[in-house]
Amino acid sequence: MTSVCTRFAPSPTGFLHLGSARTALFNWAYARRHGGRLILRVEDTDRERSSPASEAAILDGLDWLGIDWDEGPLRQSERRDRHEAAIETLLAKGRAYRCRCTPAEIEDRKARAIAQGEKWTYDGRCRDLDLGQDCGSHTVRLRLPKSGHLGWDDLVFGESGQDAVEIGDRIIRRSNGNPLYHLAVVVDDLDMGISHVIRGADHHANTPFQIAIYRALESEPPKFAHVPLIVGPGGKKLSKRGGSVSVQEYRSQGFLPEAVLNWLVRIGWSHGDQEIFDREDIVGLFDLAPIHRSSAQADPAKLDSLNHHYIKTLPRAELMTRLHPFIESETGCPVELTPSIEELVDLLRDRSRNLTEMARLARFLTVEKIVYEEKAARKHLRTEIEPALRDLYEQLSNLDPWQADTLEAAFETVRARHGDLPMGKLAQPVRVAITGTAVSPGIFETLAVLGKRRSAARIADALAYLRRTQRPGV
RNA sequence: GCUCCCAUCGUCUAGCGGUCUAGGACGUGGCCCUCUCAAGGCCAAAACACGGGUUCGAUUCCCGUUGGGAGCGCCA
Repeated sequence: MTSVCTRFAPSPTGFLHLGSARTALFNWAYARRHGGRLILRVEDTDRERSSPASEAAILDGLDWLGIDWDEGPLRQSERRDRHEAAIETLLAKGRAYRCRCTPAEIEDRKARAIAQGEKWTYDGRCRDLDLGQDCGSHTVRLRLPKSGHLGWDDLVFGESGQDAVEIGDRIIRRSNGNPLYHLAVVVDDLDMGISHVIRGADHHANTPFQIAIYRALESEPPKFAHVPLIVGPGGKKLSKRGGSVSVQEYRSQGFLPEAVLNWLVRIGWSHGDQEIFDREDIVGLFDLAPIHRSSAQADPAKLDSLNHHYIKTLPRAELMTRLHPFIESETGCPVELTPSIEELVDLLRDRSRNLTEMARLARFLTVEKIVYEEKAARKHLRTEIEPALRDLYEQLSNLDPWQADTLEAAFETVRARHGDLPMGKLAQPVRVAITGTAVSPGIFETLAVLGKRRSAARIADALAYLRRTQRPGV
């Protein structure tokens, strides 16, 4: 068994796309699983569309996901010499030839062939002309055998391939001297000793031509594994319309990399009934054979659920680190993480599907001044509750120690003294008084976390509010 | 249009000829718990695209049909 070497080869023409991220993940997982190497190669030969900023964004996305590589980033643009040398070799050996046909001419002949109901591949007009480099503006075409099959055993799709005649002599060097993508990838993969090419299924149909290049170069092709594309809702192409398409967007929305990774690995791949895969699970269990051959939809609801799972299980210190920026953004100023915030965060884990939501629920603790939600105040801060609330205020003012069980006892006392007031009738007004909303963790825990001084002050504020608004009960 | 690929609940999937009254997860609905919201527990609805074969027996194998996807560049 030769050693495994995979590569992830994105074009730096945007952010890290969800589909690319999964391809990167599969390459990473396969390499790690087999103790192999992962090479990061940036395919930046399209100068028009490529940008350093985009390359940085892709690296940043991989980094966030925890997908690390062993070599690179290598840039395809810096390997131009190697590509040119390969073409010269091919030319010298007669495995490629110069072609003077212009795009217009080709277009013309192609249209004519199709009009006659024929299939078009390059008709070989220049194939045997033996044109030299002084033949004027020309491209270089790969000379394909007249017969024979260009096949391979795909690790996902199984036996695949096409007859050479179906493909025809295709261009490997443009008239401006630039090597074409197919030539460049093959040369790069060869030079870098790639053993397994794991890439999107959109390349499945390109592979026969690349196999032809390997053969012309008298080299053994690597193993290929084409992984089906991720599609959006309705099976349509993934687009911004159907949700987020870049991993950075998920990060800024408060998703954890663990969740995104778990989500991606389960799209088109499975291991029995297992749903939760942490990094170690992936490295220990990943395999190419179970990958499906059909494209799959990415379900945002599943990501929510996974994210919730990881929010519930992440070690506290780790969670705090991830949450911190979200808290500061929600609060609107720098916030120092205190023990009470940490305590609250533990109470919030069951209640938050993402970090944005969690920070919002923690807001009442991190800000000095709360504002009542209109609807909550209207429903729960009514004049009728004033006597009980005042009584509670007095009870709490003298409460010591200030903790959940003593708070509960105080509530019970007040309840009993006001006509066996249902707990909800007392708890909800207090909840609005201290959080401004009708939703929070258990009221005793919430008060405990907020502390005696701030809780009392907020209840006093609510009493003042009650007197001000004079909102009668129903 | 041509070539190739794919097809199990709404979604992701398990299944590799009998164990399938087709399993799990997410989502959805209901009930329980309950100071709110969650979490948790229990229950429910929900799929083998269609038609032919092969076989004693097909979700599983073969062929069509339909539906989806990819490729058909001097893009990557």
